Amino acid sequence: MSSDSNPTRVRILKSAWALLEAGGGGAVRMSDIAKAAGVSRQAVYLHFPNRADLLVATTRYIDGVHDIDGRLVRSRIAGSGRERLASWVEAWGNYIPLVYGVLKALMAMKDSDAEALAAWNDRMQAVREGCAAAVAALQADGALAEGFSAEEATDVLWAMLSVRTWEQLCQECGWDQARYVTAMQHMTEQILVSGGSGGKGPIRYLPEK
Amino acid sequence: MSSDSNPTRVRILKSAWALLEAGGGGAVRMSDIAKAAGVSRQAVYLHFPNRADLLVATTRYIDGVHDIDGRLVRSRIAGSGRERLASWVEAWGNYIPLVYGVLKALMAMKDSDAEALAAWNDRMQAVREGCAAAVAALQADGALAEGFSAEEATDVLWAMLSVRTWEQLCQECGWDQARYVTAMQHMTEQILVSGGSGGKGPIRYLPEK
DNA sequence: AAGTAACTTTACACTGTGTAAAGTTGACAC
DNA sequence: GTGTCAACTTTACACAGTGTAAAGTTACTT
Repeated sequence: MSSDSNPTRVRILKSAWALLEAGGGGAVRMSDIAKAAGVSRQAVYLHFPNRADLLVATTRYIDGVHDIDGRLVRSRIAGSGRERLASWVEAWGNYIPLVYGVLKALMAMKDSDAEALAAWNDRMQAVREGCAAAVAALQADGALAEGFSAEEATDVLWAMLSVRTWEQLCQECGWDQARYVTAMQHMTEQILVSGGSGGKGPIRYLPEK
Repeated sequence: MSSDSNPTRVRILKSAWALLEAGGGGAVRMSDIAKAAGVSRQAVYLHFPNRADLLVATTRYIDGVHDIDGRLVRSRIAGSGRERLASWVEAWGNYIPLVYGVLKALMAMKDSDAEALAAWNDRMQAVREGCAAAVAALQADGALAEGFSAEEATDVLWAMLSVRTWEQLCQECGWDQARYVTAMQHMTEQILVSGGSGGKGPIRYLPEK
């Protein structure tokens, strides 16, 4: 698309990404991004109608750079339901830190801006679908824990894999990213797979190195 | 204290509570609260130096009305570690919806306002202590699941019981409050208690009625 | 009658988003 | 060279909400 080859537009996106990832979060203003891109504040509005749109465009830009689609598709190849759950947790869990800065800004905006809310919901709905697919794979194997309906299990997985939970463990509690992923694999298995981790299968739960 | 007997102050607090609980969240302005209390906007600033302080005072007011201290203390009486975990999950989990409106406003404020952040951290640190106490009780029984240090277990419990997780399940996914509490009791037990729920003990996990 | 506390009214500073419009610059067309 | 067009800059302003400042009102106290 022409949008990806427009140099000024790309410079703005890269600046937004850099500032947001540097920890600014909701404190990054349009003027900061403009300054970082070496462009006037008004020029930013020439390319993006508003802040919410710029944030969304930034996540899409980052997605492209990291080949997110590829990652997620690969996470769906796994054979058994358990393997698929583990690979989904890993794929999404490792994606979060890549876009956390932008998502944080979007989260902060979403309860005062309708556009930001819509963008956020759209994104999170996609994540929910990944969770639902993992749960469906478990169910197809007859491995879904008793006590939860498929929908409840999806809700639980979605909540456990939420950006907020990642934020709390990795940002506030200082967890290491690798520890987060293995712990999440372990916990989601304990909760969602029938029989829990009683019989240890081929999937390794504890830190590998 | 005179602060609790000052009628205007109390009217402001009650108005703030009502508006916030009605779902306003971050969208409730100082002028809305003033209007609801039948007082000028400036009068609010006569009683509370800023919005963050008003929000904090509102949670304290609600705490007092609901005898929160009593509830939490009672949750620590339970005998075994497992019972104590379940009663802590219940006590805190059932407290969240009572103050959710105010907490939501505080959460929205905390990444742009240092005072709100400090107030939030203070509150959440208290919750963390409750989590740490429950984990310590499990550990004293030798019932803490292997694979987690006491600190990690505290982090996990704290994250699972976060306001955000409650929000996602009960607000976004439409879970019933009672279901939330029983599911959380079940999940925290599965993850934190050694042996999981393999041997079903005296604690009921599934909905009671 | 003076004083004082609690409140109102009016007004303004500040921050950040988004809109509006006129001016600059460089490339390309003919 | 002249024209024109797009991309960008500059300047200015509307708007929302928080918080500050100060003068005015009211009613109760002594």
